[in-house]
Amino acid sequence: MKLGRASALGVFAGVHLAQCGPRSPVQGREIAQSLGTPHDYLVKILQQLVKAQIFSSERGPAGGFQLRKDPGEISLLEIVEAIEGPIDGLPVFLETIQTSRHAKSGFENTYSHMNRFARSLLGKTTLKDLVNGR
Amino acid sequence: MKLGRASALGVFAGVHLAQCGPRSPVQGREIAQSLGTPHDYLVKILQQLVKAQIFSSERGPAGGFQLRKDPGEISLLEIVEAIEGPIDGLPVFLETIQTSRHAKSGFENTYSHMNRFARSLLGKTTLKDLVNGR
DNA sequence: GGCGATTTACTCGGATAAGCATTGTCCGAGTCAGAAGGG
DNA sequence: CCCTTCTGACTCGGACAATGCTTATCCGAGTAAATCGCC
Repeated sequence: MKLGRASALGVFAGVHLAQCGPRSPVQGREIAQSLGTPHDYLVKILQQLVKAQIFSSERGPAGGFQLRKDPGEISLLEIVEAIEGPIDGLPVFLETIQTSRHAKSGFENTYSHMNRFARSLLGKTTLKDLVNGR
Repeated sequence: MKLGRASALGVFAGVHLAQCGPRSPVQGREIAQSLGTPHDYLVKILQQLVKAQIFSSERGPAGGFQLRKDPGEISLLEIVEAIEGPIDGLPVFLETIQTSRHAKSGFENTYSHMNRFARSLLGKTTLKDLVNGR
């Protein structure tokens, strides 16, 4: 039941961009400094979000990162799934455990209930919600 | 958003014991064989559940493991928390990330909502539920 | 037959290795803006 | 004044090291039942 540090960094980087508004691009260095996290690592995360079409980036001096959409249109789910991969799958190791059909399907039921709830909750929360503490 | 393999093994071991009914103790070897998992590793998990007062164990020949309570009284939550530790805590790394108070508390809110739901769901599901596929 | 010593089969507990995902670092290449320099 | 070249600052992308958690293995110690042997 946990979310990785990288996901949190992605989310808060998004918050930072949202707070900067639709001004000119924000440099990776500035974001890293603001979050208090190593530059090279953060940039790797930002790049994943660029590839996922959530952020955009510009090169050269005066380059940097920007939100592609309105902060109210970007859900935490998009960000988290762009970084950790899809959330909804059943764990792989289940296939390697032998047990009664009943027990296994019951377990899978409970498991996917949890995931569905998490997905829907993350999908409902946007960057805008976080900026105006909710 | 995931549960470890060890937790699943603990749960299915409990299911196995429940299926055996309140007969004499079941050997670790038998459970491991039934689940198709390495003996030494499984026993380590079983021991954690013994320490958590969920299973009981007897030594010597004809020894083995048993449920301490009725299968209907043992929730998945007990088992999972005995193995992975408490579920409800916020992730530690949050303290190492600098961001606005609003954003952080919003994130924590969403996070603990997910955990509360997972806890309540796991708390409602018992070994008995899994034995009679539900 | 009875009683104690020995064997046996199991759990307990700690130590430790192997695997794997996450986190973090490094460097070369691409790119663009602005500065420098030459005509 | 204009065009070209150079330089610097930044992102991109891949490769790779370090760290930490999960999974798995190993072994000695404790324990209790069953067996064996001796009286």
